[in-house]
Amino acid sequence: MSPHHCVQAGSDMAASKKKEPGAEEARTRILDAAQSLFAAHGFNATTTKAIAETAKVPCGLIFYYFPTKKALLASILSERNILVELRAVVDTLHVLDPRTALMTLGTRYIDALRHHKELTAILLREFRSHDEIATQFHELREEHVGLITSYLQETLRGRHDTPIQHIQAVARTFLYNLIVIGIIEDPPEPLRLIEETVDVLLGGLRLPDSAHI
Amino acid sequence: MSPHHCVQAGSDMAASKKKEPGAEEARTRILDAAQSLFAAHGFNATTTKAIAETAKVPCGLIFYYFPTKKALLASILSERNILVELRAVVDTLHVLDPRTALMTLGTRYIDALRHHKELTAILLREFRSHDEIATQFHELREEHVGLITSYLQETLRGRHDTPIQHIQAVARTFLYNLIVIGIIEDPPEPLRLIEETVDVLLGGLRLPDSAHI
DNA sequence: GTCTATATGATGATAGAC
DNA sequence: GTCTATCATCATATAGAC
Repeated sequence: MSPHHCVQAGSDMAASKKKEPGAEEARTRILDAAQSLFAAHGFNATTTKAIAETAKVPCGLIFYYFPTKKALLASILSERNILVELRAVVDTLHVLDPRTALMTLGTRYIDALRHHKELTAILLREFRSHDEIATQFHELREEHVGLITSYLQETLRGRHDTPIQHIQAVARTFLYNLIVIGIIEDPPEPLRLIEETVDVLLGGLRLPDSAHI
Repeated sequence: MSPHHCVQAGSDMAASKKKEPGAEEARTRILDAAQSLFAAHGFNATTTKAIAETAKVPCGLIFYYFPTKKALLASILSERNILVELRAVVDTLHVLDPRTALMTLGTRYIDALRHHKELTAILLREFRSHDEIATQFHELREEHVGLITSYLQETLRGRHDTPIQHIQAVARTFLYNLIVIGIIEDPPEPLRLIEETVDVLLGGLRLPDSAHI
């Protein structure tokens, strides 16, 4: 019985026809709804009608604010950029001892990833079909391996003789782990996961020398 | 000018109307085409018409072999299972010294992931919308962390005193890194990446004791 | 089993009233 | 800026000839 033309689940409460459905602007609600639905079901599986219903706006309004559905996706990715927050994670960090440094980095990264959970889901889902997204991903990886490496170097300055290539490998191993931990829907105890990972990165398997080749 | 009804880009070469377009069975070509297109553009963005054209079959034939488009996806996932090959990676492995063991594990995992590149792409793309896929992913993670942990324990038997929880953390760190390395489109030198990761897992940051807290 | 033409419904986008 | 009704197109799926 649901009509196949555009309708709105608007409240029947009063005669007030216009405005007011939520405190936020209509445009913001559209972006929120689209972000949530794109993350959950993917870009193509999400209809503009569903976005309109979730945002509690008439479906015509979407195309007043955004020329096309694809432009709506582009606006989400550009206006709600996770890269900015991820960069801030490293930039605002003081120089600490290695363990505290890695723990702080790890928890902040995971926090940022989980704070932008929907964005991450969209990036992961669409990076094979949208070249711009694939490029973003690649740059993010390169950049943050570099950032973590530089930071670890500062942290270790003058206290060790580990070659930079190895430090970079530690940074990469760390970042890749954080990515997977961040991707997993419900890591039961992210803090414990990060702690154990940091232990591995600091000490490795802790073999006696005889066990090495 | 392209007709909007179902057509086939079939060869005009002869009067032979039926059969023969390729050596393989039509059903197999449909599965191949769907797998490739689902991986590249996603499930919803791929039309059955596109699948038919790529497979060089009339579009009606798809629904002779598969009741629905979703059933086609399910057939791909069940008939071309990457889990079997991944399990074999660990099962057929001899007990070796830790470094050789991790290197062999790593290269075989990456080989398996790259051999099933399209399947991996599909799993990654759709695991948030299809519950069965999400479950597969979760089980794969749990199972293989367990497999690697057990294997490392055998490898280390009697030669060390590392607690099992730490071994498990090493196994998890290893697997998560392999997953990301496997996901990345074109890792320039996968072997070097694996080598460096193994070095990190075996020795960590190699700090002097004074650098620990 | 293979192929063609078509039904049925949904989808992105628009026109135009308010 | 907000809302409604509608269009043109395209997608999955079917019917039925060969």
